[in-house]
Amino acid sequence: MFTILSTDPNKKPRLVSELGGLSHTEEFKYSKDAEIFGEAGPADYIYQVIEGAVRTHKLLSDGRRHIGAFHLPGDIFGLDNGDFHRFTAEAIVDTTVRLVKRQSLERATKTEPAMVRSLLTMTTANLQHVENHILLLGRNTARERVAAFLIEMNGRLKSAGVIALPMNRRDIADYLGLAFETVSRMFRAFERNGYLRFLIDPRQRQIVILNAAGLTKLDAPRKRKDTFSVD
Amino acid sequence: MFTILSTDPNKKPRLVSELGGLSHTEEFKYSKDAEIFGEAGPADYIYQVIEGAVRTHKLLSDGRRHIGAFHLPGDIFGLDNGDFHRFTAEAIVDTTVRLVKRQSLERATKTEPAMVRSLLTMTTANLQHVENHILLLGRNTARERVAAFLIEMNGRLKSAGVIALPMNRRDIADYLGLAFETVSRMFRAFERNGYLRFLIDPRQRQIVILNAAGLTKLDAPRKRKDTFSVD
DNA sequence: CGATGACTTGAACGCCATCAATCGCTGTGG
DNA sequence: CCACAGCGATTGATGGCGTTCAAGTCATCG
Repeated sequence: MFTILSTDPNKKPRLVSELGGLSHTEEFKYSKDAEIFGEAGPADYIYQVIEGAVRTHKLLSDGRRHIGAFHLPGDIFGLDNGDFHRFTAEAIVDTTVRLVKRQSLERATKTEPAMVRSLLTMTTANLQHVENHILLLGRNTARERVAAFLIEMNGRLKSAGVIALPMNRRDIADYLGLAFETVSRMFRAFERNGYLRFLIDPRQRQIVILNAAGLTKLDAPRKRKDTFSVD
Repeated sequence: MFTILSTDPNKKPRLVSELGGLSHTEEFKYSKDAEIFGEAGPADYIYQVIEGAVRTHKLLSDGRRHIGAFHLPGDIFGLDNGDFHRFTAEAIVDTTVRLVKRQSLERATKTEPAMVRSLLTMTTANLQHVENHILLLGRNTARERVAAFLIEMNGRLKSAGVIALPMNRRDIADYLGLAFETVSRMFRAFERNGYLRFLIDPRQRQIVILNAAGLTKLDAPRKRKDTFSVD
């Protein structure tokens, strides 16, 4: 289904296992909202989230922001196959990352040609995520986008039946190309229509999906108004 | 600038030169609107446009269509790094392509490790095109999108100062995530405002850009209404 | 020469952005 | 300990932009 935005995590090479055997790996901690690397900065390292969450974004000339991806524990980011990063990366919450010098990767490709293939596999996975995302941004309504987001997150960070979102409404909005008020409205509409409920949480970031099948159907394009009402 | 959608053609490996030395290359002709390969079909070949133009698209479940890219002479397409194509490819006009068996590429990577790197380079180029396109679809107005499209095409297929578009308004609309009527309206608005003019052509596909700098500025996000009027 | 396809243009509606107000919680300082 | 500022989220009101529906033109083709 085109709306499943997350890439199968089992297909992602783990930094240690598949790229592993590398000497120069270190861990580092970033506090909430700290910048990990900047757009157009030198791409000296690639990263893997150990704990926490990371957003990668681009700023447009008028101040609008596009978030390209959210990176959760296990995810690899900062792989640009060039000398410069194409996104800025920031910690959404206090976050621990593992990092590997790109130079040592480059060196490793000399002795281990399979390494290049791993890079190709990861880049292809990125490409597929972006290709799926483009369908969302190009053609879908606000409701479809938010439904797709919830389905993605339900797959990626559901734990004990609960989605604990690390990011705020604005981050979600900038990921989906919407106003943050619209994201808020859609969340509440889903709640009123019985698709989800919020746990006790002042910031409304703990979500239980009650009707995943219904959300998946909403995500798919609609012809009629269905039985869904925003009011 | 993020709005330049085209990848620098000089950075693309040419199928013959960089991937070359391969025995199993053939040429093939497709007539207008013929399918070259189908989404989810086996990815047995990769392709290079010799003459003509190709569009790659995905169909959504309700019949809406997303065009991911237009491929012009010299461009390589159908490179999916997997066993199946992720797009459908069709000839926009009568088109000649060169094709290479993927199997022979795979074989070549064994004797020539640099080949994998070429594939990685091409995949990264695709990724960058999609990343740029996503900014357009996620955040920009119809005017910005059409301006960006014209700038892209001005860079890719201007010849003797004239852009001869191979695709119709609907193709452009499905590439930009707009209704085809909106594309038509924007084209005419640009004409009325002196940004371009049409050559004598019943289908209005021969365009001369009169004010590329102005279009580039329009493409960039706007705060005010500027001096541009749709009426 | 009627039919078809590509494009343009008009009119009306509806979705979502924008602006604005409010609420609840957190944390900080007096 | 309490007052208050500040942030995140919600909710309402309004308007604009782009879609949708519709009609009409022109060229091409069977």
